[in-house]
Amino acid sequence: MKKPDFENLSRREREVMYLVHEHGELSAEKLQNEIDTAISYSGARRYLSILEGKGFLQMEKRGNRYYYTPLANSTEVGLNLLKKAFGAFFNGSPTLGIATFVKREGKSLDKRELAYLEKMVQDTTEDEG
Amino acid sequence: MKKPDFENLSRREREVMYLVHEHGELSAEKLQNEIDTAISYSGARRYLSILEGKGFLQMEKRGNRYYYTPLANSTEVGLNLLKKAFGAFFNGSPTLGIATFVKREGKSLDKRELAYLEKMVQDTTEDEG
DNA sequence: TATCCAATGCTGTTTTTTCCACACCTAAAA
DNA sequence: TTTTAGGTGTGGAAAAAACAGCATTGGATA
Repeated sequence: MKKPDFENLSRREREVMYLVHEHGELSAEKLQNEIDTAISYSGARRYLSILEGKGFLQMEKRGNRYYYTPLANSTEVGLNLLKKAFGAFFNGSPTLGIATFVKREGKSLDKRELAYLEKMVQDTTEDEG
Repeated sequence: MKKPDFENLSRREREVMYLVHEHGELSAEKLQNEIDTAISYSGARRYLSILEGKGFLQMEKRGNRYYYTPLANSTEVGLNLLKKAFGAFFNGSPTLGIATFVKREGKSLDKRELAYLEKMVQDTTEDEG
């Protein structure tokens, strides 16, 4: 099983995949509205269709609209991207990457979420014992 | 100032940029060896040159070799990529992304680094007070 | 039936990708 | 000094891929 990533997709295809993951699902119309760089309605439909053909998306009919959802699990794709980011930009050290992020963005993070994260890290540390 | 990312680069260009960041610097020869999908020596030189022309890389001569280094700060690019990953694959929640990562990969992380991270999170939490 | 939407054939344009070939530079060898 | 070898930049050309959107067909629904 190949790990899911978008590196072999074209620029446009990748752009669409990110959006579909971000939104959970997208119709052609919604895609056209959400995408940053303008695309025609026909083009939006086209790309959804291409990605469905390539096995990245699946479609579901609801009413008389089609909604496209990612086939790969978002978490898996996300984790791979994180690993890649740590590998390329943080000297291969996830901890460094995370610490840098927390240091930089910590102020804007939700307090409760931070507490959860803290506990999570503690637990992991202890498990090592 | 535009935030540095590689979204507008072509597939090949982005591939090269990741490698240069990962290695800190690359010569054409090294690039040819390190890159996943085969490229000719001439092609490797070409892409380094293109990226230098676009202002993504700078070159430095050492001996009779040229070494290319990223112009943008790796940390900045990395942080942007992390944000993007959190946005697209973790419901916009950095904390969720990080917690998921730690939960999944924690076992393989360096103990000392984890301790550092824990302290970092604690400090951030306390600052909030 | 009329309308809405999806699929897709088709066509044309633009971008990407590739790498040869040539000119240059520098350092070392002859 | 001249030659040779290893490295570089880049013009150029061709092929492949990506991109875009019109126009038509067809299914479903109101």
